[in-house]
Amino acid sequence: MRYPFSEIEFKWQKNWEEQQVSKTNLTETSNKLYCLVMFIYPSGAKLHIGHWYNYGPTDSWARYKKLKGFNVFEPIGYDAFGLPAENYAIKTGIHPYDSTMTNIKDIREQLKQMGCMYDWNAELMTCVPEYYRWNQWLFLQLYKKGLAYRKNAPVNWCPNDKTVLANEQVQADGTCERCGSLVIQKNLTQWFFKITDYAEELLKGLDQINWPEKTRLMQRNWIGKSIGTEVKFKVENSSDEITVFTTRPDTLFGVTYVVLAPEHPLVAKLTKPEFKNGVDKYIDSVKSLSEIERTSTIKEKTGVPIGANAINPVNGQKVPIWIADYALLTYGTGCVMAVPAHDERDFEFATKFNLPIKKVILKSGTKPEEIPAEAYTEDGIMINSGEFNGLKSSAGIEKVSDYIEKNKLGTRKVNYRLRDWLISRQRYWGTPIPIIHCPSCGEVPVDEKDLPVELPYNVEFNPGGESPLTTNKEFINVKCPKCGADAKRDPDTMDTFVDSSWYYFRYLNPKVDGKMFDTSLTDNWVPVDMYVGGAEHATMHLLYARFIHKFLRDLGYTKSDEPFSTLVHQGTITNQGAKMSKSKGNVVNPNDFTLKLGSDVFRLYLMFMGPYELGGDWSDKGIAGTERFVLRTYEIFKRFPDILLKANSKEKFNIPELNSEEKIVYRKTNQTIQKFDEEINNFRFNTAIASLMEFINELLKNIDKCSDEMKAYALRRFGTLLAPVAPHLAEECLEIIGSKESIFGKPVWFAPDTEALIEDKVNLAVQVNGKLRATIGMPNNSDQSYVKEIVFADEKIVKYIEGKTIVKEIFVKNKIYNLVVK
RNA sequence: GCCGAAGUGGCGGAAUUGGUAGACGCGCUGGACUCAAAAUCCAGUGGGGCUCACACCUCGUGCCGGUUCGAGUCCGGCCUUCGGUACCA
Repeated sequence: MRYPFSEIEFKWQKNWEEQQVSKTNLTETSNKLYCLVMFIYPSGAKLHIGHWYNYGPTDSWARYKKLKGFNVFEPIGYDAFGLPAENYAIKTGIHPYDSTMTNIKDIREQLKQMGCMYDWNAELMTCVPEYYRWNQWLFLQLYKKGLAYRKNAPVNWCPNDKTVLANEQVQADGTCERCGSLVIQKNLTQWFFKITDYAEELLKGLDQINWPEKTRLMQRNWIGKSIGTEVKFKVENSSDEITVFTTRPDTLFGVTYVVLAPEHPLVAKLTKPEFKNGVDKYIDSVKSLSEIERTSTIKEKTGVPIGANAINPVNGQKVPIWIADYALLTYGTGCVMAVPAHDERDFEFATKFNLPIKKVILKSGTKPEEIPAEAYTEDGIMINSGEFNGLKSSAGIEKVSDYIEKNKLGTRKVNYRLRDWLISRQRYWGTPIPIIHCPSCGEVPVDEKDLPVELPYNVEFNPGGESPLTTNKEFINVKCPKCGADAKRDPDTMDTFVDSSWYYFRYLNPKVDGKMFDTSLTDNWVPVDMYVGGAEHATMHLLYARFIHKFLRDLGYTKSDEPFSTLVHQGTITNQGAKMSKSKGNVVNPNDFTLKLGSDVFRLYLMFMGPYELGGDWSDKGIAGTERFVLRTYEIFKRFPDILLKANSKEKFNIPELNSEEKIVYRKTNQTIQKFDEEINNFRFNTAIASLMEFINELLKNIDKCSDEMKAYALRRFGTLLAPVAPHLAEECLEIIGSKESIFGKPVWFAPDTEALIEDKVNLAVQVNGKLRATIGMPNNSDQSYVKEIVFADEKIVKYIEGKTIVKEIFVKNKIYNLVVK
């Protein structure tokens, strides 16, 4: 290959490092731009196509912003704790610390070869005590506010990874987000962060951030706000009450039975002796089902009556109490009022068990006495509802709720689907939870001055269901800080999503000692202006980080409400339709291309493949195209060495004075500046690069007939536009034509000459009855009367309108002339 | 089931507010260079028709309908693929 990429890339990477062009002056904040990619998980797989696809184009965007005059901060780091390193240790015996450090070393080298302008002074990794002690500190702050707490609850357990998982880490099909094994339910005592306290704010904040609509919607659905009313039902011959939650108080008169979740504490108390046998049997049968089986919507609903009756507070009607697995203990009150006529699930259940169906909402166009074939869940007019008859549903919801509250039968309530974040993990390679369990004092938080609780090196990795930390006696056995008695440390570690919930603060000064992060810097630099990463984090990392950010704000550590002002998701690159993964054996190694073609060619190709947000299936078929583009670019610059020094530099040309080739080149140069800027600014890299290809095509055709001034003008601009997307190549090209220093050391960008954007000739489409019949060249901005004359003289058009009546003429300047004829 | 995104040549993909569909690139075909090949350069390239040829005609953006002088773009109804979600009362 005639383009010596390896020398050129080495040369400029060295130059950038020596000149420190990627080091950000953090004290200059008036034009600050914090551009961040999701940090990298240092697994044995090293850098793969997905990383390149995330980092390369984002770096191009950041470089573009830098050339435009922004003070860009672009850091990178390592999400270094986590399961895969530990699983690797179990398999190979290599300690997670050792494998992680080796991987980081390799990955750092690979990242440098990409040629991104990362500020290496800001590099961080989460697996060192200087970092993770602040996870522990954060935990203690949450604990103090009651937002970190321990409870026994049914939780998700991954039998393969031998740890519990948060709700967000279980996929729709009930499998583990990390390893794909089927997750089971266990009752365990675990640590939770009370993210639900922030549910409303997390929901509202979505309106103020510039995120993809899709992602905001996913978070909205995940938070799942629902507005309704809790209603108390008295139990016949009992002092107990059953509280149900409903979003449809207007259907309260239609209740024909009440359902409790099988695990509900009232079940044992309320079950009549003669029903006990059936109820116990039923509860057993429910327990034996997996979560997926149980919550499957396809499965037929099951349930049994418990023999007791509830009393409908609005009409005094006695209705039977059932238990059924479609009532979930974890949502609302765990009790449901069943209105079969107006709820699909209740309808299905009532039909199966022959329970009465009572219509209380009239669908318009139907009669009250008609027997419904299915539940009617929309709005209608209330019937069979006493004093509320005749009200519309929407009004009924309010009126019935008013009535309930006035008569102390219940209260309005907002429920969220969001559950608290389960953060303990029965694994080794993570942040130890800073709690000591004392037989007499209970759970005792580690004193802040005793942080970090260091993760010991020596443990047994595969203790079979127990946390590995229990195998290190020195670690686990401590004295209670309160009473001095023998006590034990909490053996669990934190979910690694805790690490990633605040790392963007730490980047500004990862070496800062004595505090989580340096607020003198973060106050000016956070929020992150541009955050780029995969959409798969929509309801995990991106939700957790927003929560922790708001918590830190409430403690006074940041002034901003949101961590990431603008978010962009790169698409996923698949291979033969499947996600790339080691287990599937379809991972494409970027080195195969970078070693052969250079990093600029590879970066250009990734950007040129298609829309960034879409990703797509991997194919190297078109890479020859970007390779040729790079070659042609390099060669055209080589033809004009030092042209910048030889020619008088001009910033603007007078178009009428130019010859026809110069006109073409001048126009194309400025049109490309305009187009490229617009496209790359919006992450449309594919069309940005296409515009550069068009540009060089015109240059190659016309440059020999241009003056030296025009050559210098066009080539300088071409090199500049090229710089964000092919940084090494562009630096070299600019140097060839006489540039003396790195463009990134001294940023330059050009504004287009607006006069050059206008073509003096345009092709106008002439249509007859909407069909294209001719295209006619016209001076730019010709008016209708002028165009009309030419159109009506055109023989092709005359052919179509001869002998016909012209009904209408439509003229759009510079675009079309449409004749409607009969 | 529900929510969201997407369906355009042989392929990846372009097309402001509705205004010449197929930019740019791959591939392919022909030509130049070469002993030959690769590389490179030049020309052509949506389907069909017609012509010696230039031209011209016609059909074409998942399917069916609609609005409009004009629809890839707007509206209604489907189909397919991919994400998210899963009885949330």
